[in-house]
Amino acid sequence: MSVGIRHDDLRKRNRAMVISAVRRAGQVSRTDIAATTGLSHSTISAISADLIAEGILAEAKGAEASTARRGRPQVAIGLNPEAATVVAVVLLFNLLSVAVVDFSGRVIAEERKKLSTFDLSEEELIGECIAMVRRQTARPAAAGRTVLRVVLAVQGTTDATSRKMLWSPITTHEGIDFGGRLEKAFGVPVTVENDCNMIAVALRWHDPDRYRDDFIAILLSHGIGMGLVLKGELFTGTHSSGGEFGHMVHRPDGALCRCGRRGCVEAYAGNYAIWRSASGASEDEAPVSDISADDMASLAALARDHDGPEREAYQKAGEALGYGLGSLFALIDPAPVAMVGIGARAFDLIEPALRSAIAMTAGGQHSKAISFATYADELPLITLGCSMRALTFIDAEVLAAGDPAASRGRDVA
Amino acid sequence: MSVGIRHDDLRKRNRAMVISAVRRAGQVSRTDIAATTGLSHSTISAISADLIAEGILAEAKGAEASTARRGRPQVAIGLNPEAATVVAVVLLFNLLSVAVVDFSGRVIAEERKKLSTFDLSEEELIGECIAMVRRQTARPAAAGRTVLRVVLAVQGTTDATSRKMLWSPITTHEGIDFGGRLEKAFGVPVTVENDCNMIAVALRWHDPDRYRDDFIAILLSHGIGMGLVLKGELFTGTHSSGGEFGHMVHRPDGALCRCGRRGCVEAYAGNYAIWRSASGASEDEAPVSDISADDMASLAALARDHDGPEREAYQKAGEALGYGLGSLFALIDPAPVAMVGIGARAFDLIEPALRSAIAMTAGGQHSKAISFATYADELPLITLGCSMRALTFIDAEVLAAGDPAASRGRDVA
DNA sequence: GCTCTTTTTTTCGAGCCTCGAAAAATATGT
DNA sequence: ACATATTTTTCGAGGCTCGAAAAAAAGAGC
Repeated sequence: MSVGIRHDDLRKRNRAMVISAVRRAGQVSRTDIAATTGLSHSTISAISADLIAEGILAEAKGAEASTARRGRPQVAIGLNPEAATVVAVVLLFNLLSVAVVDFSGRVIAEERKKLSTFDLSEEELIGECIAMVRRQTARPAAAGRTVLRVVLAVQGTTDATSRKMLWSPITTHEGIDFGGRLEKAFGVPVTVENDCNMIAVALRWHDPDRYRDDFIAILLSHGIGMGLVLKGELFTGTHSSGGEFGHMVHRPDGALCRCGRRGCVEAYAGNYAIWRSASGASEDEAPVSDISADDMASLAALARDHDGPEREAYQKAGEALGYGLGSLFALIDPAPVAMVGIGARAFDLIEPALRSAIAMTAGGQHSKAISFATYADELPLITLGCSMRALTFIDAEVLAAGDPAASRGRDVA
Repeated sequence: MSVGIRHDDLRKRNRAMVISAVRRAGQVSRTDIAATTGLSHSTISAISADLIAEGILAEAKGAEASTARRGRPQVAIGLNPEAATVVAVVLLFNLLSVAVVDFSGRVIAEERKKLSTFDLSEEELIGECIAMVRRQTARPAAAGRTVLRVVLAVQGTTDATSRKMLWSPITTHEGIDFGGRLEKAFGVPVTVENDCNMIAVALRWHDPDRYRDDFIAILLSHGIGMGLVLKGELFTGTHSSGGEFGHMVHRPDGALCRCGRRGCVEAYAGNYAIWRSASGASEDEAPVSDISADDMASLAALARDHDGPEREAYQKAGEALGYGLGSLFALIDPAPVAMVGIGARAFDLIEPALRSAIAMTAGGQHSKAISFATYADELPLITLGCSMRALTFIDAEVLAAGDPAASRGRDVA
């Protein structure tokens, strides 16, 4: 059962609330914080004085005299960028990316590199990650900073404790303990997250007006992934990493999916499925392992140019996505959808069939109210999501505790 | 954003925690409460003294000398049955039921009655509910008790604030404001809940070992409903009452559903669908409005007796449920399933096809781990769910506040 | 039957925390 | 300059939880 509230938890929670209010607003006055948190001015004053003394927050000296009003002017408080540093690692198919991020969320060092994930051994995959993190944290811009946390995003499923990558399409190896290995290498907490979940986290920070309490991020790529936020919280399974939207059943006993089963949404809407369908191959044909962005772009161009098998393939994809979303919206309330990744570049080809399919479902009752936005590039979003995940964790767990020892990270370089 | 914790919230929350610990355990000692809540003995002592003084809890005088151990014996604390009274109203197709329940959850007055819901006007439906509640709260057993809350369960969808019944298969009237009307009549808070959600709530209290943090209740009746508990909380939509499992899409453009669309799970697994299929009618044929329990029993008997269209109809139902659950389990982690209602009596006919269908899906990876239990009768569960919903609300909101005025209910008779 | 041991429950003072009111600080308007 | 307006800090009061110690209430041993 949920545990009682100890007296000392009180301060910790309220400190966390203040930090979170500042992170969300960027620059806020104490008065504003008091208003959003519902705490009294005196409490906010005391807490923010502590946080400033500890170097977590800082008063803005830049004093951009906002609206010249009467009375004592508000003093803007912001995050102290040097309070902590985190690292976002993104490991995708044939691509590794690392970003070192300061406490305010600014990227201070970054690298990305192509590699053949499928040909690398488990040790090599781990080694590449560790090496790139060391390389970037050692750069002058990041020198002297101590990293407090590392978040690694991967395609595929992770375990409930966010320590292992259970399965991923980028490699044949299973159950790689990235969390444990990276923690051992760096001496700071490391979590492994699903790429689509990080996209969802990122969207909230990227566009809080549109992506507030309930929304859906769908990654249209070689496979189909989903990140779901419900009631303001990332929706993940209790045991695994969460919603395998791509493997909901579109047509029982239908097209062959990469997962070996039949009729999954992905088996109609994944890049390989669109390619297979456009090339006139049988739905029983085994999926190809990869299709370049250029090839997909050419395919989309053909589909836009004339009515033919290419256009039909995109329509089938739209239909599968529409029925899938319809079934999803039978379970949850309709919400804004973000289409992310290469497939989103061809969303114009997908949308009509998607909309008419969703209109045929119970979930699509208000299908006109469901709005779609597209984001062609997933990597920046995944990186942003990892950074914010790491930072908000530090906000809540490390800095809110107010234990100076805990905020002393390690020099991971 | 979530609001800060005021100092006076502390006591309220911890009081709520103590009450909830006692409700769950039935009879517990202060030491046990301290252990489960994590609060200190002194705090528990102070809080329980208050609660006993306020007549919310009571020391068990019965003193069934548990295990004769050394040391001062534990004093068992339990709920004081007379601390509050609530009413559970269940309005189903052609059936109305009312139960008056004391603070410990015991039913002290009960009535159920057949009526033709489809033929009644909106006013008559509301009137029947009010009349039966008045009748039962006026009975000697419940006399003198003051009711603190009423919870009404209905089939169909409710609004986000649990005040209105938006749509229900039991009547043609839409948007009936049961919440408002009953509150006006009785002068105490009234909420309107979905029947399947109440079944889910009930199962947690009925068998906490099996139905703990994650499980699914599926109502197999004329239609198909679902109640879902994830991470210990009832899963409901932000706007409507929640998971319309029965209207997930099983076969795009498939059999005609009661909702007017095509291919829903319900259009294969609802009573009317099984009946239609068994009678050899076309999938395009409009669903009949009701089938008696006896007729369904005869149908099941025929199906058990020999291989024919009846048996095949149940197989189709199993297949639809299996693929539906497979898609659901793609989104959430596999969890125990409770099959409730008339359809559960024929689960032996449904299960084989259900299991082979679910095994074809991604969600069914560990299909052997998914266990099914059946409950032939839904009404007792719905009533229990309503009672517990009302009582736990009172625990958390009314009694935890410690405001004597708030705990003075109204005599609704 | 008396004392010792063990376990539960209560009591009591210390230490925090938040709050409201008042004071201090720091602007603008006139 | 002085009045006004607004933000921020200060300060004492009241409450809450905690740990330690005391009190209560049994069984165990002789």
